[in-house]
Amino acid sequence: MLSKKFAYALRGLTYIALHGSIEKKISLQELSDGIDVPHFFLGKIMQELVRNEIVSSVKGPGGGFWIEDSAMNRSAFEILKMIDPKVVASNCLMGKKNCDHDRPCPLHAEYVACRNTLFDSLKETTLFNLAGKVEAGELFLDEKNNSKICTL
Amino acid sequence: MLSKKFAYALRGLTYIALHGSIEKKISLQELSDGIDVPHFFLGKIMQELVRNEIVSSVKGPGGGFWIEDSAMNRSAFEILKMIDPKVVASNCLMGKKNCDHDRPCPLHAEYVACRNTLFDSLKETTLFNLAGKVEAGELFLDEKNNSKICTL
DNA sequence: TAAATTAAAGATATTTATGTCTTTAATTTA
DNA sequence: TAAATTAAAGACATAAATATCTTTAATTTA
Repeated sequence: MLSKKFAYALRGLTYIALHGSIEKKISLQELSDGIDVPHFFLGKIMQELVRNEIVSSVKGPGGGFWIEDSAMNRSAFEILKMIDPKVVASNCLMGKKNCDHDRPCPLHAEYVACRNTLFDSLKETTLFNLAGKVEAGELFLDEKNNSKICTL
Repeated sequence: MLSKKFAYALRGLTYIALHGSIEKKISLQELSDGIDVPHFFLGKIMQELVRNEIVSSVKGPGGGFWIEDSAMNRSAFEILKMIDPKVVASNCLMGKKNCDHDRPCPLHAEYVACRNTLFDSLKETTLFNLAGKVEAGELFLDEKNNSKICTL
């Protein structure tokens, strides 16, 4: 796991992408229950995603969160940079100050290769993809029941 | 970076592997100066490595740390498991409780592939390798000077 | 043996990440 | 318009990681 913030953000976004829409907004209550994440902490994360226009929200009765179609193609990598910029920045396993191709630490090549592979995957994975994979039924977000139907 | 502890451990071990021996023990003072890491924090990390028999030490004047030949083939992965077991254990990017091949999260395959690649590299990299790479002169540990000769 | 040196151990402090609670603002509904 | 509902914002609390300091134990040297 890179951080809880990022993990919760991905779970929350997937839930909203899957179950929400402009007609069916997802309240923070439903969301934190649905993905089993601390209510208020998730609230803070959602605020950040709203500020960054990944998620839309309205207050008041019937209010909640949803994702506009235009935001459904934002990538998991964009979310990571937004939520956890330090993780993306810290590019040396050995904590060397300026670790790069020209003056690499002894593990530079291996670590860069690994990170690039992951980051490329995250760049290719959109919110639409995340929801689609869960909907396809082979993938799951939690363990609330044992059925093949994902409770998310 | 996985954690500062692991980063500092790798730097310290590489320094000792490169500059130390039973005849030339490395004091904590020399070590923390040499790799530019907080003295006492590094001390704690070294204690853990000594307890786990990666590093040998003696107290008193002329005392310090060194690595026995038999320990020079311990891998970076062993160090990671020892220093930071949680990092090795936390195997889901989305924080799903039981994320595995049978009930994967939507990013399971990608994340596992990335981690395995890195872990395999770390398993193949011994303390001997780390020192050797630095000694070969293409790789570096710090930026204390600009020469091609690694100050480590 | 006494003094000096060095790592080990333990206590404490600070910072960052994570988690919680309260108040405010926006919106809807009666 | 008043009451209810919900997210936003801000303050606060706790836990984990990182960092520091002090005391103790081992070893060497004079």
